[in-house]
Amino acid sequence: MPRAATTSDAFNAVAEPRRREILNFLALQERPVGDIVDSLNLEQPSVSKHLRVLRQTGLVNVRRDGRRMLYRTNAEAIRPLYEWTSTFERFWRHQLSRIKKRAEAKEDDGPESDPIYKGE
Amino acid sequence: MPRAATTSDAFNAVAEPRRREILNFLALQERPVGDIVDSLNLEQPSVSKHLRVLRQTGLVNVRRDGRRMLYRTNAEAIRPLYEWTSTFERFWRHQLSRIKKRAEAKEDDGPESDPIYKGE
DNA sequence: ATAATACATTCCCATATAGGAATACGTCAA
DNA sequence: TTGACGTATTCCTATATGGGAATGTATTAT
Repeated sequence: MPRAATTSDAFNAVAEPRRREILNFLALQERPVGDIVDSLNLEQPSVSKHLRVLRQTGLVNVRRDGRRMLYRTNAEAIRPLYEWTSTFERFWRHQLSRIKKRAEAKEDDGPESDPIYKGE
Repeated sequence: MPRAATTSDAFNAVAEPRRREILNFLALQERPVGDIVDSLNLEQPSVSKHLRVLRQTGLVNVRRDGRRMLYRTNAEAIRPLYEWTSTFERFWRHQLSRIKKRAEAKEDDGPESDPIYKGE
């Protein structure tokens, strides 16, 4: 089974950085596609394709205005993400003190070099 | 360009539902791989592969205990996700009142049927 | 040593991109 | 009507899966 479709849910949809930028941009007020193209320096077809994914996952709303399409972020659809991540809030508060001790001693960079096995 | 690697960042890593379940399971206390296999009803190789992605993105920490590997969620790595979603919190609070009016009237289901063009 | 246990990795494959280029569609202006 | 404008879609392609099956590796037990 391949990776789930980007349209399967908000989690998959926002995994793409450009789509997050678009959502940021459209949060304050509705905007036509052309504004997104100009502001984010993306090709128009690319923006339209991202918007399609965002539409299908309910992350944006659209409205026609003459020949323009006005998009706007639907914050409500981001809520599930917020709520899932919130459940971990208490953990990072707890871990901070413990982790810092080791971090200051080891001064490691990056998450993991992935050396589980010693063998080559 | 294909989709970004699941290991490119936390956003991509948690897009997979099973990985979120694993993170939930490992949040309270460290657990050996076998426990995850049993609890989530997944194949062992599958779990190991998901854990690899989670390790590479820093979402879990590992520690060897004899022949077992003890994994635990590193909540700190989930923080960027929490913070990004938090920036939308004020928007859904605002939108709630406005949206509800329409929702109660239209009683629409699903996000979008995607009928932008009328032509066939 | 040898076997058993607990994990990790590799191989194979169907599927879903994301970007680039080209093109189709819907609406308004002249 | 015809043309221009603003968007959306299609076609093409390289790439990254995620699951299943088989196998490799590290560690402890006998």
